Amino acid sequence: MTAHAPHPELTKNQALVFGSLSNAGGPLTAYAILDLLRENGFRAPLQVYRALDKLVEYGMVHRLESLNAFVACSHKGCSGHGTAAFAICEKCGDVNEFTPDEAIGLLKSWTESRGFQLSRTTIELRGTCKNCATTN
Amino acid sequence: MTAHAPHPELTKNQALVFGSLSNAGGPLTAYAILDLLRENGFRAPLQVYRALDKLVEYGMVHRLESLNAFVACSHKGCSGHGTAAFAICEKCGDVNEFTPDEAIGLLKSWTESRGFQLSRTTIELRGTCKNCATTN
DNA sequence: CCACTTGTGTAATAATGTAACGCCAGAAAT
DNA sequence: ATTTCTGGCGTTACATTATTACACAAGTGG
Repeated sequence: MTAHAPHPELTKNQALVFGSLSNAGGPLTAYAILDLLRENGFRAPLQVYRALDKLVEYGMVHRLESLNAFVACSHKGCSGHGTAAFAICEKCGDVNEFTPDEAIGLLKSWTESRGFQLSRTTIELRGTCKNCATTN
Repeated sequence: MTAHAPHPELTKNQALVFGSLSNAGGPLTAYAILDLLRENGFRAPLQVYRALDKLVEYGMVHRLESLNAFVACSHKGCSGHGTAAFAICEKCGDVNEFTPDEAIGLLKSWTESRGFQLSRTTIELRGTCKNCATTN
């Protein structure tokens, strides 16, 4: 379950970045966030990346490796939880976060049996969501 | 098991790129491949990316999303197989490909139960391999 | 011959991510 | 209460990764 300690107060920049992501309701690239926050005084990518680093560390934001994008954790007021997986619709861009504990347990036992010390797990499923498949 | 049809003859560029990757015995970025192949007349990234696209399509090469890198499939003379997962050591860079059919089955049933049509699965485990953990 | 497809070569550019610098504010050390 | 340390911040410049656009060549099938 990897419960995190409740994360500290967010700094102004972290709060702005987290706000953008929460508000978007879907994944955003770092540069998309930057553009959204220019009116709030953001000038450079590093301001975004630094905030994202912390937010990911706190478990409030996930990075989607196959999109080079970031998404707010779908758990309201999330203060951390187990490894997440993501189903990503390639038609509409919708992202569905879930927690496949059983599958993760199997992966974890594979690593343990080989003495591999697991630090981070990425599971991303690409395809077409139900809505897009039927709406066609 | 998603058996592929035996892939067609490789073009010259595809063979060169696949050769680099096989020879490397580990992941390479597209630009690393480009540098290796300059002496063979490669001039531009697109030559590498185009070959990689095909090789990935044929199942002979995998893309590691969390590294923005590519690796030859570890199955000798691979002509395709089920979804692969990768254990990536962050100390030594070693990558271990495996096929966690059970875990993938669980993920697949999650998608099926939701009408999500799965097209591609990314599973990447980051951590420290046994050797690096003990050698310390 | 013509249309079509696939692979190719090249140049230019876009998109994503980092390094290096210095500044400032708050904690904490006695 | 100055010093020292830390974390966050702002800025510039740069590095890395990936794509768009255009033109050509060879093969295939009508």
